[in-house]
Amino acid sequence: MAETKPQTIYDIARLAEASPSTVSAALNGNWKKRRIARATVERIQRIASEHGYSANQQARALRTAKSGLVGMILPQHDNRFFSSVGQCFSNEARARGGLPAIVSTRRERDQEVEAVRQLISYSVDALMLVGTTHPEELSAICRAENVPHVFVDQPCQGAPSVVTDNRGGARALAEILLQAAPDAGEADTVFLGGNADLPATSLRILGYQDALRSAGRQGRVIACGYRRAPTRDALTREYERRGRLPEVLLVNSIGCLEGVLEFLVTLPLDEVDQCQLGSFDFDPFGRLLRHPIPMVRQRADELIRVAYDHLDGGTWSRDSFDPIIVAPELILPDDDHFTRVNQPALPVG
Amino acid sequence: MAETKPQTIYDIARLAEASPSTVSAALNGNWKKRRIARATVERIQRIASEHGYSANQQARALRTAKSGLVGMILPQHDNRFFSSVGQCFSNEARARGGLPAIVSTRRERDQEVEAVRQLISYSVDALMLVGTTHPEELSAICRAENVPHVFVDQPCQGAPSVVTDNRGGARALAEILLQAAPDAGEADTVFLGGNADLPATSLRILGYQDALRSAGRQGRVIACGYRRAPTRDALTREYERRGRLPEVLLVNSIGCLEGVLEFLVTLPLDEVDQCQLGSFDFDPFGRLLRHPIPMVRQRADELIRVAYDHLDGGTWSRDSFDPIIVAPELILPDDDHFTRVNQPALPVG
DNA sequence: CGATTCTGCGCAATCGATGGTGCAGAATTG
DNA sequence: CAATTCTGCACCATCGATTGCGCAGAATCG
Repeated sequence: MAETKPQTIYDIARLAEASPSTVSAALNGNWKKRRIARATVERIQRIASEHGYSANQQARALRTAKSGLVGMILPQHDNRFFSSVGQCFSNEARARGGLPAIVSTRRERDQEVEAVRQLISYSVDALMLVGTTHPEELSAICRAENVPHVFVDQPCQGAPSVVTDNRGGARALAEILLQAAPDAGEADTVFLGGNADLPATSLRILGYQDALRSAGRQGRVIACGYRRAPTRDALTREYERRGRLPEVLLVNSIGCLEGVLEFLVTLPLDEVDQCQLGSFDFDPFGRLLRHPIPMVRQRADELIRVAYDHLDGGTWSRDSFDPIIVAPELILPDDDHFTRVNQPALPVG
Repeated sequence: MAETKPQTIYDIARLAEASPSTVSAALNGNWKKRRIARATVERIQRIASEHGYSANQQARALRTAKSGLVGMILPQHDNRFFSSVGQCFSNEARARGGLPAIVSTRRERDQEVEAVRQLISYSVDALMLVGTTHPEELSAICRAENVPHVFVDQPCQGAPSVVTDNRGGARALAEILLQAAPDAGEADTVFLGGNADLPATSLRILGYQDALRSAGRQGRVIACGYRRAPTRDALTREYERRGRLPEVLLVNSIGCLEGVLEFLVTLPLDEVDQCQLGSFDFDPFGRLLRHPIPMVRQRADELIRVAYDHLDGGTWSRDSFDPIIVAPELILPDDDHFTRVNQPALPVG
């Protein structure tokens, strides 16, 4: 027990009076092919477990070119959606005996490239690339090194991708809001937040427009980025210019929602009450507002599950690389599983 | 460019007309000791970078017993505090050229033990253990394998730990709330949430009591666990029993705060207005409530920075293992910037 | 000019696990 | 009983990078 230091296959071999190759075969399951006697196998396994032996993964990886490491590139950990993605990835990776290595790269190209290179230098068995800004470049690196990979949340030309149904989700959310404000005109119907150059936002805008069109109505788009403060300021300017809030306000992304609420709390309650608010992205606090708001929640679990199946199903080397689409959840205030008493009073507003 | 497949030190050696050992020396900086001519070094480096060579980390790790991997055990990714810890860890690890491997273990003993073993089998250079439930057991494993490690957010006997000043933070928060409700009696002064058996909660309770004592007042504690629904129910029962809300309510942890708000939104506004609410743990939505509430934010960045310094400063093998205490921030509703709690570090235990 | 000291670099062993190959001895067959 | 087939296992090369050691040839010294 004191000399637990040198725990190699050779130590076990000596203790079990067998050769290293026999020990190796006994411990990794292919002793059948190598015709090792069952008694020998059991003796070796017993000794190995008594001594808490576990194989040096570096050596194994060097020999077999399979490391057991699975890499993920993520914009950031500290974000509700991405942290949830990280959680699901960690679960899946470990369920399959792998070791997750998650690297956050802040949506910066250089960091993304460096992280991919670093992960590859560790011989990762596969790579999952979430919300990256330069998918094609990263995919080229992976392809050159022959590393299986899949993109999540952001599609990539010529590589497998799994993304949320941004368009469908936005459309469903917009329909809810439009129904609640049947008389809102174009000027009073607003999609707020996000970056229209990125696929996610542009698809959500399309979904919003789908809903408008099928209701025979019109609306506006203010794509002011993903950050809190600029969104707050954009809404403030809008309010000051028109003297009132929009009647329909579809907020794109959780950071933007915070910005919107920051402004709304400065207004009289009855003005806020006139505004049909919805959010594409989920935060539990959304249910705690004066009027709980409808939210679209991306299904991190499904995204990762599908992406992973894709990797070890080998589907990743198909002919066509059309993105796989995962439907998000629409979370409505009234299918809340907690029954609310009386008319809601409000922490917010 | 097409044949980027076999990128080993031998390939580079052939291209540079040198031997593998020379290439190795040239690329990892110790060519000075090995008396390699500067011209040779430059030729090798040029060729290596032209071909995008980077060393196989498994092979290097096998030889040197240093992997560059740094492991972290975390209860979960999808939590504001822990995801922030993960983010800081990832930043620090990569700044030092390491590869972060973060494993979430759901506060379950078996998962914690297995994860530590798994990480060790990858020859991690160091291990950071955050919010674990069985620190002593994990520390014993690390010690047996001679792996440097440090605990964060949860102290461990006989191992280095870095923790938030829970007592000081809770005291500062309680003082704010008590001042705002100078006449609240014992029955109307409540600390709600958490698990009194765990060090974090019990220290926060002590801090709350410190504040009470120095104000010559009394209060109660309801430690109903860390989860949302039980907290909501506990507050509901309290309200029904006494016919009103407490005048001072210090909520312990972010999940509990959600539970509290879930109940508060069912009450008339004026009742809610009577209650001085504060939260130990930060959520940006806390600033967006009808009355923005004071919150204590643990400084994930500091915790990790100190823990990391500890690891590579070698401080981790000192004589005494008193936890290192990091002061949290007190975030007040009326501040735009954050106030630092400046309490003397109190002994943990 | 022979002896010593540098310079510059290559040889080969090593880290630990794996798997192709082959060799004894036992069991079976003709 | 000799020939063949099976069993059970050990030997050894290998993965790629590192490093102790040592060997040529050039430079310097006496």
